[in-house]
Amino acid sequence: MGEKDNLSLATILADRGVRLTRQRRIVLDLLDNSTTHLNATNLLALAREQDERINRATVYRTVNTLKRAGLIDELDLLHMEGEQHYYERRKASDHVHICCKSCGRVQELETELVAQLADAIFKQTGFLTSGIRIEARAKCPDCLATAEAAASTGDSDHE
Amino acid sequence: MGEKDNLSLATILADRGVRLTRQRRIVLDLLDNSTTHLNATNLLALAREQDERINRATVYRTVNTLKRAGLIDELDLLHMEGEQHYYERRKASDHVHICCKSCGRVQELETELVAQLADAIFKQTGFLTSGIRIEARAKCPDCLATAEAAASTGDSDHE
DNA sequence: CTTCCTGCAAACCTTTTGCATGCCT
DNA sequence: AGGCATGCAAAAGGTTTGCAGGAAG
Repeated sequence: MGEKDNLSLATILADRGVRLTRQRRIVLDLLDNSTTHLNATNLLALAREQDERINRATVYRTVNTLKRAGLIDELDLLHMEGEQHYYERRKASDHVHICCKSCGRVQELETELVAQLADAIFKQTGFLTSGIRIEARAKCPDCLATAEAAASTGDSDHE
Repeated sequence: MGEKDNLSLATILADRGVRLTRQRRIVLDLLDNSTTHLNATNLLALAREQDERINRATVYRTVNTLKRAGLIDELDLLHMEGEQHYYERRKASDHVHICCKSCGRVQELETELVAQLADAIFKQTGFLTSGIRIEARAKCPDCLATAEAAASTGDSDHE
């Protein structure tokens, strides 16, 4: 497991006999190379920088293909910026998404606790897990510092 | 922490000086007493059994009030049945939601791993967590048994 | 009596779909 | 050449909002 992590989505799809169009290649590349989590709107905007003509429907259709193929996962990052869904390449193991409720920054964390969780789920409920989505609402170090500074000047730290 | 778990939502809101209308009481009671996870559609339908006149907008507005007050949490149960959001009373500690991808059954699990996760997040990233949403895609024991039976008769177990 | 909530309807936002055309293999 | 993907526009699904009237404190 995980030996294909460095293959591009395009390569993987080609191997599976999926037709690769100009539009799909653009979206796949974006998902391969993005460092942030992209939603459909972002994807469309970025894709249009490369091809003015590309349509919203194509972005959604491509993303759905990838979801069904198990190559990307869908997140909502706790709806901190609206109702859109975010997409990321599926990695070898599930990880935690930590969202700063003050500045919106999203940090990822890999920890063996996730695997332990899957084990505990099976042992305690009999449910066999095939994927876990974990999203934490949090305050990032920077925003914590800011809040502390504000507190020491008498301001209250409202959620 | 947790000493108010047995107070009704209505009581808590009243304590906070929130106006309690007939409509709100109905929605609050439903959220207090439901054993399953309710979405806006369910809530509206159930509320209408008690008061034919109650409107969708009122349900949404009540739910939003509760969300902002931190009294309920919003889930999407991995979008296994559409894009609606589900609501549940916030409990003393976060727990895991396990969704059977075959039959749709949702099981909850409390485990100290969740608190460990929050600790690990803080120690390893400096993000201070105030709530974690965990949703696992899984197969429940019944559906596992069914799949096994099917497999032994030659059927394949397709995701 | 005032404030805030409600119902209604329309708007809004995100995602999906039907259809005619165009492109990949 | 054939089949599948695309663009377009319209529809669908879910949630929010403006406004006039009504109920709660």
